[in-house]
Amino acid sequence: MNCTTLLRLRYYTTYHLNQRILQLKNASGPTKVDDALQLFDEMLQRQPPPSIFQFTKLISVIVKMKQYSTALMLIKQMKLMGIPANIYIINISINCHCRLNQVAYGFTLLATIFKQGHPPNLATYSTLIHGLVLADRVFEAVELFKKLLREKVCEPDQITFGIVINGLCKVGHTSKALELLRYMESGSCKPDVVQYSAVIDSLCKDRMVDNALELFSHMTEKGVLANIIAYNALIQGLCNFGRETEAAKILMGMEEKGISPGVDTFTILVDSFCKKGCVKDAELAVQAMVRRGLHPNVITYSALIDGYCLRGEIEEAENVIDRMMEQDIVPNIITYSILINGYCKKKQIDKARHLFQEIQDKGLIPDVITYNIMLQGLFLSGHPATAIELFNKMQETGQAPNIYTYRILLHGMCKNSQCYDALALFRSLESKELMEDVGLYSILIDGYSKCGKHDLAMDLFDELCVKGLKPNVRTYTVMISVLCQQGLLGKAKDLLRKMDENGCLPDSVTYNVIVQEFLKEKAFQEAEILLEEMISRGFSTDSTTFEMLLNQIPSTGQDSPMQTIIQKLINIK
DNA sequence: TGACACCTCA
Repeated sequence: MNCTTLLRLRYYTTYHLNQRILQLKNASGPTKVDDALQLFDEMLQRQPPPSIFQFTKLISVIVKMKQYSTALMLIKQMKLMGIPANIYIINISINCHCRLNQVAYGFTLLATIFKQGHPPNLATYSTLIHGLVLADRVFEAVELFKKLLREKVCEPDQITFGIVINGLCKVGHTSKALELLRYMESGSCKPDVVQYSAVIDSLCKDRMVDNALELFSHMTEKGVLANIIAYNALIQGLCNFGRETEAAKILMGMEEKGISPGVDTFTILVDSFCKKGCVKDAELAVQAMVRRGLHPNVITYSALIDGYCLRGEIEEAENVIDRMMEQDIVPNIITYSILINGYCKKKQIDKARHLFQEIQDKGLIPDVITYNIMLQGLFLSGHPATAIELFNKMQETGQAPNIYTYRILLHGMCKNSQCYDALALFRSLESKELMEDVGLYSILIDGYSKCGKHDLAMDLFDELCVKGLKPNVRTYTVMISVLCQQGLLGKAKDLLRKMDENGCLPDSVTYNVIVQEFLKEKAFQEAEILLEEMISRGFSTDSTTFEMLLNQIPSTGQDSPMQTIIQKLINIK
């Protein structure tokens, strides 16, 4: 064999190998990891061994599959075979350790490579910063980032900035993220649509949708073209605050700009309309997407089913399943869970149980949420014994109960006059997460107070405080109600003030509970103060409170403050 | 895409 032939052969095998790695990268299926491992073994045995580039590529594929321990093992094997690591391999290695919650080890590697004379590059630092973010150590991530800038270690790129911006958004420091975005604008590494979208999304989650809209137009003015991700974030943000009409306008606006909304964009709208109870509008959105040649998927239809169920229109929900079948869209466990939930809420427990069985016969495996839905349904329909049976069965089938399961269980038991059993079950729990769950405490306090055991309810409240747990709105509301039932209105009011001081704002339920009690006691002045306060905080009365107020008109006279309050309430409604 | 606990019982 002459030299040219040898080169050609080498070129051919390299090309062939690259093709196989590429195929693997785009493959999907259960054997993907095994195939990758097999290829790796094959590569190790080759003589001469393939280049480090190919090993790097293959290991990257494995990292993309989130098989971090495997990737690390392979890197170790390469080392044993005498294939020297390069900075790429080292960076991959650091990344894997970070993903496995071992940032500290990542930093150890950094020290090692320094010693070995491999200079770390920007990717090394970005990986470590990302590692800190993943470990919720965002503050340290920012510090490291600042250090890079300050000491001019290397020039951060969009990826580095993106990691830090995402980290800041993740911990709710959106304004800091925004600052960093401005900093980028002023420097040479300009932000692109990805960094803008992250901040837009974060602003939406902070309820600052208008600021998000502003940033969106600012981005456009800067000449950065919005993509579908930015639009979806904005549309989702608007929908979350009931601004579906604006969201729909944005959607149409994006089409005018030549960016086609996707199935998921429309699905955000469909879901939002459904949650609002406007299934008609949701159906219109479905029609609009179909007109554009987009096919609603299982998520879209599941949202619709939920919408119909929420309105109690079970038959319509069932029809959606048929519509899906006609289009060969296979309902999944979530779709069925939503429908089962619909049945349960309508107390059609037999239908729920039937469907629950039917899907299992089809081979679908109910998950925790499906079981939770069924449990709640059984309790609601007055079948506590069957519920307990199912609770045992779910554990036998390997579905571990979660915190929701226990809340449903304890609540169901209390409602079915099994308070003592509920407490006994609670006492038998061994997980810290469950023992320290204020939700479970609230349920038990509520349960005990409703069966007249006020002193036990109070004891439980003291217990959770002694444990150092923070009561939430519901806990406080339940306790306020307990105090009122014992005629301790003054103490109830003290607790209302105390929750405020503890940074737990009362909600409309809290106010309605306490106002009603004051009205019952004809303590109108107190009631007035609280009503003014609740109105100023943007809450309104429920129908019962409002009716009670109207009944006071004859006894309070024409120009009483109560009249003014009633007028205000009418204006709100 | 799906699940939980606070009010309204005359």
